[in-house]
Amino acid sequence: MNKLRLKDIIKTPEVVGIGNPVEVKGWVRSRRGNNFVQFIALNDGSIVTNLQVVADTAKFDEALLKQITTGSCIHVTGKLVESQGKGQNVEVQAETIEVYGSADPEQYPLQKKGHSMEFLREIAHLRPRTNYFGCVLRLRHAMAFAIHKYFNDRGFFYLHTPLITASDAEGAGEMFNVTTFDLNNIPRTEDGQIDYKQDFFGKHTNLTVSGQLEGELGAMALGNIYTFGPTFRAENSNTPRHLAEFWMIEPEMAFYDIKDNMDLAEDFIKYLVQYALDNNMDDLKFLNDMFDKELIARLESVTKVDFVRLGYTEAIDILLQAKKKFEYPVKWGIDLQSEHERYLVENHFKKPVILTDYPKEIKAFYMKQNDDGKTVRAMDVLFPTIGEIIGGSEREADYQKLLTRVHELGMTEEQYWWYFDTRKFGSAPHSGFGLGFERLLLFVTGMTNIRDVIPFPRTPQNAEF
RNA sequence: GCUUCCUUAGCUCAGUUGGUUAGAGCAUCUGACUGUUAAUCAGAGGGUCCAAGGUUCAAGUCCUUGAGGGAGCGCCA
Repeated sequence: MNKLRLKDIIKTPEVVGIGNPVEVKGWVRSRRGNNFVQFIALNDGSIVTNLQVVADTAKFDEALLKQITTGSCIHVTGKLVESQGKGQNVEVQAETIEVYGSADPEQYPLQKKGHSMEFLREIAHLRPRTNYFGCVLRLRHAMAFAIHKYFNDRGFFYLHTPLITASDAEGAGEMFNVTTFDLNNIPRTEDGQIDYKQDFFGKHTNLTVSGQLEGELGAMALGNIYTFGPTFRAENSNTPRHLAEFWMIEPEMAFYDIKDNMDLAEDFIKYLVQYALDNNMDDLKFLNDMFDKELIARLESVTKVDFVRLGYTEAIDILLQAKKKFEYPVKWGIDLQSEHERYLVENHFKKPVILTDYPKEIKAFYMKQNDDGKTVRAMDVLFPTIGEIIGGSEREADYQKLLTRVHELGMTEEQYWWYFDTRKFGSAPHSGFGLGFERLLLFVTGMTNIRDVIPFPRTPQNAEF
């Protein structure tokens, strides 16, 4: 079965053929006209462009036509014809119209005039029907597909890492507890502690904050793997760049050093942006025209420029020499603040920057230690306005160095015994990174709030829909 | 979590120094118009000014508290 969708009719009308019968179904964006002819703008989500349905008022009951309001869903049979009007090449001359579902215009919240993003967020169940969100959701799909295609074409294997975990992976942030306890009656041990032995898994468990540690286990067997799944952070973060539930892509590669890692990250992002330009130009044009006049130019430029590669120490020097007054003073050893990253990316270099070799104190325990004893082979990819889009590193492959670092941080080998086993048995140099999927989408769509690039955002105090 | 701003018609927003009956566009309803492009034109209906309390002769406007939302910062992807 091959059902035609509006995209097929609009993009390749020859498939149906001018003058031939056609059947279309979709949601009404607007109806206009006069006593003799009515024009219905129809959209089925397959493409941002509407298909114009022309209804001769003599052929239809007035009562039927009045039901065709913004938001209603209709089924039309008719003939595909060349359009007499400007603005579209083809249109459907309606023979029959069936109203699947009406939408009382006094109650239907979406109108054909502009709505604010804030208002649309409050009706997240209906906003997929807007042009804007249709574009975002099609781009979101295209990027998800392109991610799988990119890795599959390069021999990476999609590894499914667990969402429920007992490890406090890398201390990446606050975690959501997972339990089947009756919270009004939590079992306690004799000394008053929560008795997790009685819980579902027999130990304290959380929703994952990263699939990386398990990803490394896969890389130490399959060579190159990637994960792509939801990730959870219980941080009380209230910003346009944070979600409590978001999607992350985490490739992990055996025999990749930090330079290989950077090469992959840069190539990967450029591939994804190019994929959007090649496959979703209709959506990008709409977003470019309606929301962000520089969007397409910005995307094209990213595919062409070489990302700046810079050591942390050199970055500190640049910031120290900057004329700009920073709220947070700069000195070697600090974790870079937003204002510092933005200065480097938006003012100094004016293109994406990959920062490497951070002080070990501000990075995670598993990162490969440099010979200077002070820095680790971390890399952060920084993008204009959205900041850190990728964080990664070459991993510490040496068992003793890893153990020493873990002890310095007051952690124990027992917590991560399975992770340490990869360093005990057939350890190998390897690297990986995490790409925030929604942050990628912020860049690709030109949207400015991360809540507008995921269908149903989860943020502090908000889990509606 | 900290700082700050916003909340007026179904939607987007004006509303002066506190002063008569709170306005506009779109949407809705009525009418006009033979091909529109967020159609256009004429008219009509539509308000607990976020909530509670306070100051005042008088509050959409000032103050306090609360709710919801945005932005900046922190945490990070």
